[in-house]
Amino acid sequence: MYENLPENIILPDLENEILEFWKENEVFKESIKSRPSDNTFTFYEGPPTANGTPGIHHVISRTVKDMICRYKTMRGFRVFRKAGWDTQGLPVEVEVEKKLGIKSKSDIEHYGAIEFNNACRESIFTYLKEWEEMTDRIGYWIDLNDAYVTYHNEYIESVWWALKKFFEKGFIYKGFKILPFCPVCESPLSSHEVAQGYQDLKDPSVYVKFRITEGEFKDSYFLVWTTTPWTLPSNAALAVNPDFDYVQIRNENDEKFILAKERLEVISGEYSVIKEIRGSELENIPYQKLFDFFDDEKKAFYVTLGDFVTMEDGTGIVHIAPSYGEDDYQTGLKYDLPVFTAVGKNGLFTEKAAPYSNKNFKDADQDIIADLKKNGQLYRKEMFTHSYPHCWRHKVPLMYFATDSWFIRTTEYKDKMIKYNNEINWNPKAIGSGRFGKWLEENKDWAISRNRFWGTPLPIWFYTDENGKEHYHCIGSIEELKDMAVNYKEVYGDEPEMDLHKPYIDNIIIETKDGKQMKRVPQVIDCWFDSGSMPFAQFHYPFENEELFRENYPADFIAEGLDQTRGWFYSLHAIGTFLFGGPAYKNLIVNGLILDKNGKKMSKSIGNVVNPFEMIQIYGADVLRWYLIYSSPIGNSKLFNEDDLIELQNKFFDTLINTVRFFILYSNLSGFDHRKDKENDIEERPVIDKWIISKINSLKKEYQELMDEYDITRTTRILFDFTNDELSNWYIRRNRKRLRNPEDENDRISGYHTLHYVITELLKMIAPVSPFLSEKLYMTMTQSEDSIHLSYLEDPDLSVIDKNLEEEMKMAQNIVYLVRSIRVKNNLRVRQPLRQILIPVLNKKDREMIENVKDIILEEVNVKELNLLEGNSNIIEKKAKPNFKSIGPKFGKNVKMVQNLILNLDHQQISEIEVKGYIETDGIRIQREDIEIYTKDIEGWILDTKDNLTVALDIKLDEKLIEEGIVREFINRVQNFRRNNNFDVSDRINVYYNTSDEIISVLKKNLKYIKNETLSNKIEISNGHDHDYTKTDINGIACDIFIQKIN
RNA sequence: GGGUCAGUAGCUCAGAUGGUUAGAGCGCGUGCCUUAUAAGCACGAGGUGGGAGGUUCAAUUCCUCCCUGACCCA
Repeated sequence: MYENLPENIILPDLENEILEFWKENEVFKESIKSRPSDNTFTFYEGPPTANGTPGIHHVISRTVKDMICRYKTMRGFRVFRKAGWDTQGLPVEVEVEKKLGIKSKSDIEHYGAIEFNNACRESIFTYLKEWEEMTDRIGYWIDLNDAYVTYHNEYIESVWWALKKFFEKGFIYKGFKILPFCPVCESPLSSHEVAQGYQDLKDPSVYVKFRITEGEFKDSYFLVWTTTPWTLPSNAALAVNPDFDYVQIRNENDEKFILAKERLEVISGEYSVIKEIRGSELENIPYQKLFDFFDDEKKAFYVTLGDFVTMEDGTGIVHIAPSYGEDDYQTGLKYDLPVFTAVGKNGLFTEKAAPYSNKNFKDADQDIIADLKKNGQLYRKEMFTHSYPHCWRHKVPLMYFATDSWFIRTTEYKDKMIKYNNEINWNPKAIGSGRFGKWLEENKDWAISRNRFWGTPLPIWFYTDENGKEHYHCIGSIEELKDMAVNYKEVYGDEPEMDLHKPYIDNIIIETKDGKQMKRVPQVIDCWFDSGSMPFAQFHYPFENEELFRENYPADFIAEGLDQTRGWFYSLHAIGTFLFGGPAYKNLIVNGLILDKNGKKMSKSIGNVVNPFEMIQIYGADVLRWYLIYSSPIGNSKLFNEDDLIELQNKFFDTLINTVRFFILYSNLSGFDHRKDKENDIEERPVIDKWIISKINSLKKEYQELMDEYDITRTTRILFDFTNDELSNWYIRRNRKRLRNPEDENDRISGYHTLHYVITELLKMIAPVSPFLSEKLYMTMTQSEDSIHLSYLEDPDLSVIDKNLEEEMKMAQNIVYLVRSIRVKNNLRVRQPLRQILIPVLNKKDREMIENVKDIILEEVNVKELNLLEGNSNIIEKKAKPNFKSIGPKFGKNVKMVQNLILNLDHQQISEIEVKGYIETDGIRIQREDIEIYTKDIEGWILDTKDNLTVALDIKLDEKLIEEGIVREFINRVQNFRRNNNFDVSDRINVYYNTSDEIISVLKKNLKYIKNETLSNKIEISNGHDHDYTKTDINGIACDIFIQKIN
């Protein structure tokens, strides 16, 4: 006996039971152990930070990861699934700052670096429980007990090893560069961090007047455009493009301006041009400084030349503040300009710029503009919105700031990164070549240092020699640190567990062989370097686990969201390319963002955030997982719509459950047991069985091909379609009667074994995506407690795939649809049997195909006979359509004319083509392949056509057909009664009825058949009022029925 | 300003290596089928395939430009 499924399956409850089962039986562990250790599939987990709650976007990438890993396991691979946690860096510090109410870096120093780092360490796993719960609940199998943690000493040591490799090769250097700088972090950000944080910003756009103090243009004004008024107090020079023309003009107010000729459009009102000047001629012209904040330590406040000045917007004259822009900085170096710094690293104006001191740089814009206006130095002010980089954590606008920073010379091996990237199988493809590929081509050195606290300390020590030159040493292991430190014991004592973080590590002094004492540089490193080091650092390689690492490098597969393109995908690639000379991962799936159903980004402030726990509680993880993969291509943005979850549940999951339920119901009724009933040869089974067996193997083939290409959305779609269209709506519906009432033993065994085989194979393919329900159904089907996830997904059996048969069935289905369509249009209900179907066949192949599936068609549409009509029959009228693929290239411009010829071919001419293979008309030779032949009409028949298939239906009724129709109507009424009164399928009944004499006589003639179909003992006419009759009608004639269950 | 992707029915998505009748689901209307199904089937309403040019016998598909949106970058 197969265990009955519960009446009402509540998926979330079922899932919790399965979770229990997995836990008790350690199925996850077994799924690894049971696979050979020499057949590994390597997966890397991109580490999340558990100091925030998990969201729906985490569910999608975890589903993708789990799905592939489960699939590979079922294909026989051993898939290690080591979890990981990203525990350092700004994300952590920011959360702690919020909690402690800390607003700036100096607050942290005040609070105490030790205490602050301790707070960070404590906060890392604030939401660990939620993360573990989500991970567990959605069925994401990953070893959380053996997770790598980026702040652990072993991990840090491996990272140090990697850094030293870069250092030894000369690929780490200290530079002074203009970098995007977060005033709250007080730290520069790397390019991929900047990439995270673009936001729209409304900024002023001001035109400022700089008065010329000497020479020919004395008292004219340079008209200068800037979008960063806050840099004006730090102005040191102006710049023009030497190769463009500038003009001196006079406006309505008799003011004289100089600006680029091409930019005259910015002048409002009337003006006249006084003189044209080449940009290069303006060099060195001095002007009156706007503010008087800085002493003239060096020569400043004159015009410089620069190619970077464009004519696209502004006035063709830009102001130069060497502290706050790359071009400005370079100009400063070239002209030896003073570096004025009115705004400090904390984003606040210094005391030098007294009126604005302690104001935030952005906030001061308006004050500065007001002052300029007051002093008559403002020409015009506008506001405009542009996307501007913000700190990805603090959401504040970044400053570009000249900063001391450490870099990895990634540009040095950019070509290799590009080369190895081409070996990676990106899904979707376009990201690899486009977004990521283009990014690699424009690679910039990786700004790796952070002026922060909670991170892997940059293991570089230095001393300054007598000439003021700095010398560096990079530490690559704890052992080396112990060896070289002069004060290791003072700092760390004898305890084995030292804290490698700041500020302890800062106290370590190392000594070189020639006796120089060195101090550590103050910085920590970009946490993206941490996560990008996970392939080796998770194993503490190279200090341990050499073999484990070798076996698991590179990754066969990784998956994360689109936002990781320049984050983790890059850091893995940059580090892997350098250290190991090859790509760090071979295949990856990138999932798109999840937006709300209106295409808006989910955000707490709008309140459109979907809570994954809520969705799981209502619909279950299986439905959610399936939805996330199925509903749109994985790389696209996903518009999350709860209604679609309901639809999926109804259409796919309920269908699947009921398919199994059906199998159980009838197997148990007929005493079938797949283990006891001997399986017969597929050859001996009916056509429809062979067909579904062929179909499921074709499906397996396609499924495996798609999965091996990581095309996961399409795999879920073909599974969905098969389950609904082929299995449920065709195979099972077609076989309902047969399975209830098999012809003979062979028929019975064929049917049940076929269905059992198809369902279990289907479940195995569903299992990676929706692991819970498939588990439950699989156990039911196998009458065992063997987990589906430990089973093997074998190769398809190609020998049972019969494409001809599949095509035949397709043909049968098309014929059935056409017949149904004709019935509806002519108001002929399906219960009324009809005499015959007539199908014109124009070739031998169609004839054979239809013959093979004739019985299926007839039964499905309730027609007695199916006859084929030869193409040369004289009651057929044939027509032809042009085949453009053939005539297009052949006739070119004349194609329209040929089209008309073909459309006008008559029956005779078409027959001639069929016989001779061609026909000549109007001097044009039309060949067989130039036309498609179809039947336009059959004399005296009703017909319908779809594509090239024509079906005619004989709708004339004779007495016998009418009688049969009446019988079937009557049976239908009885069955309706049974169902409405919740009788059991196998309950025997007595039927009492009253109706017209005509119908009574018809029913009496067919009593045996009716009894058999309805499981009736007695069928009696009763004209009294002895029962509570149900009033119905048959073909418009009243028919009262009462049915009694026999106990 | 540049790059990538997308724009097909009210909504979510297919498909077409260029071939003349562009499909499905949801939703809507009508009818039907069924003791496995909250399912299914048929019919109907619903589309200038974002817009404008170009190449071609033929463009929704290829090319150019533009518009809109998302993401990425300067």
